[in-house]
Amino acid sequence: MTAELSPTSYALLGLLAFDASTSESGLTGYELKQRADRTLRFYWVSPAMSQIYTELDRLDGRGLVVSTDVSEGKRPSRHFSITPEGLACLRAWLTDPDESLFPTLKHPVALRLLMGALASPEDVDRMLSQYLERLAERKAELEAVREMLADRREVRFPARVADWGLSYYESERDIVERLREQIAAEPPDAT
Amino acid sequence: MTAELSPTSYALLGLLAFDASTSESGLTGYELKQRADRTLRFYWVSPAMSQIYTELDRLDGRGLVVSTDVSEGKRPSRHFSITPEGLACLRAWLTDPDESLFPTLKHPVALRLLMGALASPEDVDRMLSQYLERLAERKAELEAVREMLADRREVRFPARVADWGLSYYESERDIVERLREQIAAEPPDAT
DNA sequence: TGTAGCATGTAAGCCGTTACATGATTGA
DNA sequence: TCAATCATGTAACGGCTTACATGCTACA
Repeated sequence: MTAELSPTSYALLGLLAFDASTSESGLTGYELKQRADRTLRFYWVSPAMSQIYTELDRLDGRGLVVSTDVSEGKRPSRHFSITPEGLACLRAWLTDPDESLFPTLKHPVALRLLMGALASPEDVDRMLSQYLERLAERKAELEAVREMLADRREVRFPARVADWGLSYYESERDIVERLREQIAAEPPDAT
Repeated sequence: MTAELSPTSYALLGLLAFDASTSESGLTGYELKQRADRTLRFYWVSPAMSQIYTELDRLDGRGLVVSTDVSEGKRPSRHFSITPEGLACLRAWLTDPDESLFPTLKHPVALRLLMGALASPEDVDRMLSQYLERLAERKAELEAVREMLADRREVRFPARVADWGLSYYESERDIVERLREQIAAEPPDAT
């Protein structure tokens, strides 16, 4: 039970836990990747396929998931389901106060803006406007996800987290728009 | 010049570029770590000492920085300065439109809230309030950094990025506070 | 006198990515 | 029939962390 898994492992375990509460079939590695791309990606990462399989093997080895081979008529595939031990392990992690770590932000735009004095005002402005475009794209993607979550009670937590993400994108947009105006208003560098 | 460095390398190069514009002495690996802890940490990462030395060796090998050994009377140390090639390389990276990538957010609190249905409402609330505390601490740290940046023109970009960070922390606080209220208002799970 | 801070590194190992490799099934 | 999608893996490698190892210097 004291498994010391990576957050990504727990994230996958969470997807399987959610699946278990709605169906009984289990998920393939491929399906897990798709779900991760839909939700996890916005708040964590979207692991590569190869990592998902590695992670699943690890979870399997610890008895936190079980895999059943399906090959009747169809092409062979492994369907994974969470075990009672896996669920217990996930719950323990969820409620462990020590695990509540601070978010890690890797913000290439902020990093580069930090050195804005080395670039021309035009380059800086282009960078920010490009970021705003991508931000809008990302937001549209998350909005589509949010709509799929409708108002079903089983998904009220995912829906809230999606709302969180949307608010974050809006705030980021407002901040960057203000920043652009400030930079445009400022007298150019005296070099 | 087409060096294919990691963003962390560029970040260190940026710190050295900034140092070069204000003094001439160069910085030790140790000093770079301190500066990274002060600023970079909020928007990128704070690399471990060992990584800083590794990164510096790499930059040195490519001629993007030069190191001078200082050992007169004092304990021996290596002082690093950015070279003209290093500065050109940094500028090229800064203005390269392809490099403008989207931020990566690893948000353990959002990740866990996604599975909030598996925990008790009390555990969820505790997690969020703990997050708010840490958020306030982090914000206070960044405020201290912001004050050090005063209104000097040489640091106007770092100051703006610090303001960005502060706005982000405020927005995050508002969102999480609203979230807590919503969860508290909601009827408990019917399990 | 001793401890905190300055200063530099090596080694092991994890997490995660990209590239590579394979092959079945569905549908246009 | 051919391309897209489903499906599963291995190998190599990069980035970053932790742990380990060393030793000087300022100052209380």
